[in-house]
Amino acid sequence: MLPVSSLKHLAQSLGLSITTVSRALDGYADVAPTTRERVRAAAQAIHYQPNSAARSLRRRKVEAVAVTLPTEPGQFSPPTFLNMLAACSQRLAEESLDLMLLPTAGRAEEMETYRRLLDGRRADAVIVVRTRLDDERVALLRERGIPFVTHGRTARPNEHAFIDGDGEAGFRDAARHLASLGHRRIAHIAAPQDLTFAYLRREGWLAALAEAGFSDRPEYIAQPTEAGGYEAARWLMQHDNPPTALLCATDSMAIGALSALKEMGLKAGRDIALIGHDNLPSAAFTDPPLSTMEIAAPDVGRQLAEMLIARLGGRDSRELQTILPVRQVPRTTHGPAN
Amino acid sequence: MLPVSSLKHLAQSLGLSITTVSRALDGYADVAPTTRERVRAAAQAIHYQPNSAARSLRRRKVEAVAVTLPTEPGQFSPPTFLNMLAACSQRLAEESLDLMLLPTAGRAEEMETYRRLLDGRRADAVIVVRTRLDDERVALLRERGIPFVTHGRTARPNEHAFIDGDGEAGFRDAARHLASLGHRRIAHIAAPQDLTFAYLRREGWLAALAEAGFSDRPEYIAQPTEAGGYEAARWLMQHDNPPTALLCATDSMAIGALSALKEMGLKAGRDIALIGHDNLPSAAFTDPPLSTMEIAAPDVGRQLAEMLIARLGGRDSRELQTILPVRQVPRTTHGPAN
DNA sequence: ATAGATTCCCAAAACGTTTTGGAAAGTCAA
DNA sequence: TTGACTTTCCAAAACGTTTTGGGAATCTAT
Repeated sequence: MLPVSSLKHLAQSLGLSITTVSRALDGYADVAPTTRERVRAAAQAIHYQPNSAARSLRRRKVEAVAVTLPTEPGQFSPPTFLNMLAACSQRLAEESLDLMLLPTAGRAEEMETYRRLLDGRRADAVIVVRTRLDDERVALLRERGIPFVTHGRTARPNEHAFIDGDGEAGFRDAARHLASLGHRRIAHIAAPQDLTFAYLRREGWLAALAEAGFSDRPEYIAQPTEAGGYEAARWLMQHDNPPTALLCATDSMAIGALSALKEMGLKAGRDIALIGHDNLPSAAFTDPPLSTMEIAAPDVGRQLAEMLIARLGGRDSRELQTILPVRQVPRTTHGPAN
Repeated sequence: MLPVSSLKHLAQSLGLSITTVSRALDGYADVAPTTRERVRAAAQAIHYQPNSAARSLRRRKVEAVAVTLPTEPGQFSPPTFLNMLAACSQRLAEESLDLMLLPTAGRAEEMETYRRLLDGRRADAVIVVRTRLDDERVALLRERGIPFVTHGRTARPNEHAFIDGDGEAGFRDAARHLASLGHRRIAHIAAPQDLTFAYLRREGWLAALAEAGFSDRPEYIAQPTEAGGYEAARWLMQHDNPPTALLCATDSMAIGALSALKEMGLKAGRDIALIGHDNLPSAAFTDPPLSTMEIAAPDVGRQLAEMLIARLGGRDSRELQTILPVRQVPRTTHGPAN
């Protein structure tokens, strides 16, 4: 593949120097308006696009942002994640920043990926998803001084830029609501507690229970998947004096729990209350439609991109910390206690 | 950010030339084993990673593969898509190929994105997803001679490398099976017919109906989403003499249809048969669990990557055309006709 | 001892862009 | 006419790597 077009070609065919062509295209003031137009027209004609490698080398930045793709189940149900990524990427593209996706199987491999990424200068900035309370990735990025934004907080949120939903408030509100409906044994189906979102949601649940003075705090920790939710619901319901409400860390878990309840002959919304989090597309179509909650912002991905751009522009990370409110989406899987 | 490490630094600190250091690290035979080791040790010590921009510039390839991310609903339900992408990316990483994600809102924008991508040499190869029967993207890529693999066929599949499930056979088999269960009015809930997968699945359904000699061919075309499936089921069932079976282009549509049927007081599996395609994680947890089908290969993403790598290695595209069998996943939303 | 191989290394060019530090020509004021 | 500014352009360096085309030792065979 020969280079179809380069500044050299353009310069030669226009009888100008490479410098002038380059500066004309970049809109510098020191090239005459008429030549600038001439150059632009010629560039357009041959579909000139600067070679990205050459530009990166000279400019010392690659115009790319990386996000590692956790293959383990996690904070995001894939639909949510992909939508967020799409929105984020779209905003980044407006700044001509590419988004690269780095898959990682395990935690060790993830760190190795980060190191290669940073040492090889393949990205100018990084997005960290599926944050853990104690997150090595965040530590590494801080150490290297690479701009980054996390989706989800860590145990030390004041030390970096982040965007996150207020899962704690969301779960507190939901548990309070259940209590006000007469529920006295409100169980929590939790996700692994090293994941920040899972920890915070459990904290919210705990806070509401403490507030209400309930000492019975049934809970079960499982993988944030349908299967995990299924397993948890089975376990929680098999005790005598089982809970009357199940507050699930994610909708995926709630969907699994729903199917377990059904197998046990329990109808959610009538025999037992069930609430999830995420408002997945399919949540409106379960039977009965799932009560859930969601981040009350339509454009988390875009905001994330915005913060990253600000960070690349040198804004201080402490000005870039967003906690988005969580809105309850009541449907029919919850009702008063019997 | 100063360059932490470069061949120059290494060379100076080792008292060698840049050339020798470079060749030592690349394992050339013309550097003495002892110096090679010395260099390797030093490189390891400072975490040397070649600057990717410089390397790309010189080598005239960027070690990156691009995939555009369709934001409209399409061939993939997001979970499937993300998993495929993760597997693909993982295999690509083994060849140190990065995967870039380019979001695109509409079709026009998609073509613009492709052009910028190709003119700016930002990727060595491209993955095309959500193929249409007549796909401009494929035409452009062919014209430019860029290696690419499509996920899904086009109207002229012999002209490019692709991987695809045999949706036609899958839907033929499913419709046959329904016919053998006594169903006589088997409706199809289709996705827009410019999408290849949607076209082929409908063809399979049609073939089985023709085979069985059914002249009644109720169908409705909708968006491949839960809402689309809901709308389609409502429309199809409101006629007198409604179908006794619904064959849905995707599981998302089937889930929407399931909820519509429920609202109409129909129980899938008893009053009406319902079959989807994709075997989404949540399909096993619907009520009743959804009968569906899936591509009978655990690693489509990996195979896709493999084909792309072969294509980058110069393999002919005609040797790289894979149609994967589709396996029926019967659950409980279908049964004999009443 | 000497021609020819072999081994190990290196200087310099090249990739295509951006940026630095002017140079040439034109304009203006005196 | 001259000096100071402006305007418009450009040569050359730089970014960090890979690759070309040898060069200097050392070894081998006569």
